[in-house]
Amino acid sequence: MAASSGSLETSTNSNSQPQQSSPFSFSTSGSFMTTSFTDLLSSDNYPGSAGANGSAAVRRGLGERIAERTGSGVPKFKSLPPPSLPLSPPPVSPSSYFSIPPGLSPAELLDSPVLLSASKILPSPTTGTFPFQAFNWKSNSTNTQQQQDVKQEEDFSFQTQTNPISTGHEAWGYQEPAKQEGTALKSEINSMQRFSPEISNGFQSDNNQHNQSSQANKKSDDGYNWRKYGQKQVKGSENPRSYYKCTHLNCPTKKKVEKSIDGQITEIVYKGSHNHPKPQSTRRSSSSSSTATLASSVAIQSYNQINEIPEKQYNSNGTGQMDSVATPENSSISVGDEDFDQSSDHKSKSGGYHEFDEDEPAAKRWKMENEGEGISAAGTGSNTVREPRVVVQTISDIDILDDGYRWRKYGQKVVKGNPNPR
DNA sequence: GGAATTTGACCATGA
DNA sequence: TTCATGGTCAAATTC
Repeated sequence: MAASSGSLETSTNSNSQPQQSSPFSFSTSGSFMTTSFTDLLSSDNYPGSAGANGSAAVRRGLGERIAERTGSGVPKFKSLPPPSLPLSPPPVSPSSYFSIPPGLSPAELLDSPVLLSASKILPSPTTGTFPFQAFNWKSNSTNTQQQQDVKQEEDFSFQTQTNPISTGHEAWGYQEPAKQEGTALKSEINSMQRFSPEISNGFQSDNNQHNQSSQANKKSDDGYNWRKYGQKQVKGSENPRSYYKCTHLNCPTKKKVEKSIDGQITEIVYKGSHNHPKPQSTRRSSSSSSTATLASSVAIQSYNQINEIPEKQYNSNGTGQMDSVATPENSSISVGDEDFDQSSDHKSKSGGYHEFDEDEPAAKRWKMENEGEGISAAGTGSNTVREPRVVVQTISDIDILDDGYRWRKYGQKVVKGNPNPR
């Protein structure tokens, strides 16, 4: 639950470098919003409780509620978001990400010992970097605000006291990037999204190369070669969506990329796994060096945990720890080509790249992916700055992803309508 | 001239 | 059954 995972960044952000402010800045500076996530949770208007209330008022957009609270106008994307844009509260609602079982209050979840503490940010085991460091969370906040931010972040973050390998403070703490510039953009990242410096690099690279020749764009900085096979304007987004296939022979990997008009990537969704090593690239290193300046933030969403992709299944190695899984995303995330080797290992462990149900129509799968993406920055900002989102659809059952983090399973449940346990 | 991209049409799926 | 939507195909276009 993105919204629950962190405080909304409410910075009014008159900053001339909105992108630098990063979607990952959880600062609450500015008048936009000073409401903590806890407040949201406790709010009667909180969509999570809307199910019971179900009133139209309750279903107002988050931006509206925020504006109501703060008295400040909520910037809207281009002022007039299309009616069809996902501005409605449900997508924004943290509840869209999390389903809190009856009898379990959000507060309990927040107090859960398995929740990862945002304060326990550790470098990526694979990259040795702090995934968020480039995002300069508090760069736009005052010290006091920073304190508050941290506090809020802790409030929302899952904390773990048993697993020293903290992971995802960002994941859980991350709040919709667009909150800052708020728009109806789909740049929001859900709670489980992960940030990868390398993917970020890829984004930046893509962005930087946006205006370059198509040839130059052939290989994105995720290390693979992609061929665009389609583009379409999707409903609810003014950004065209491009469809890419990995150019490697027989490689089933695809990705969807949404770019804003100005060429900024607002969303990337990967599908499938590469069945080949990452091509040699001489640009990656250079792109990596620019990570710190990356304006666009990227998040990796593990659908098997978030969006409940049917094909997603968890394979436990019996130790309670999930085997690493090789996915194209993972490969993209990790540093160096050795990640392909990891992928190979994963293949052997998980039984192959294509464990996901190939019988399921791809369209359906992708659609399901998007179902969890409903969060819009609706009314959370006025800027057109969009933080690219990378959605990694892992296809293995493994819970430890090669996104550089380790995931600890803390529950499993059979969800109605979904044959696979969540 | 070959390869990549664009873009309209077609198809599948779900409401 | 119809319609809306998203994904893919493939001819046309561009590089």
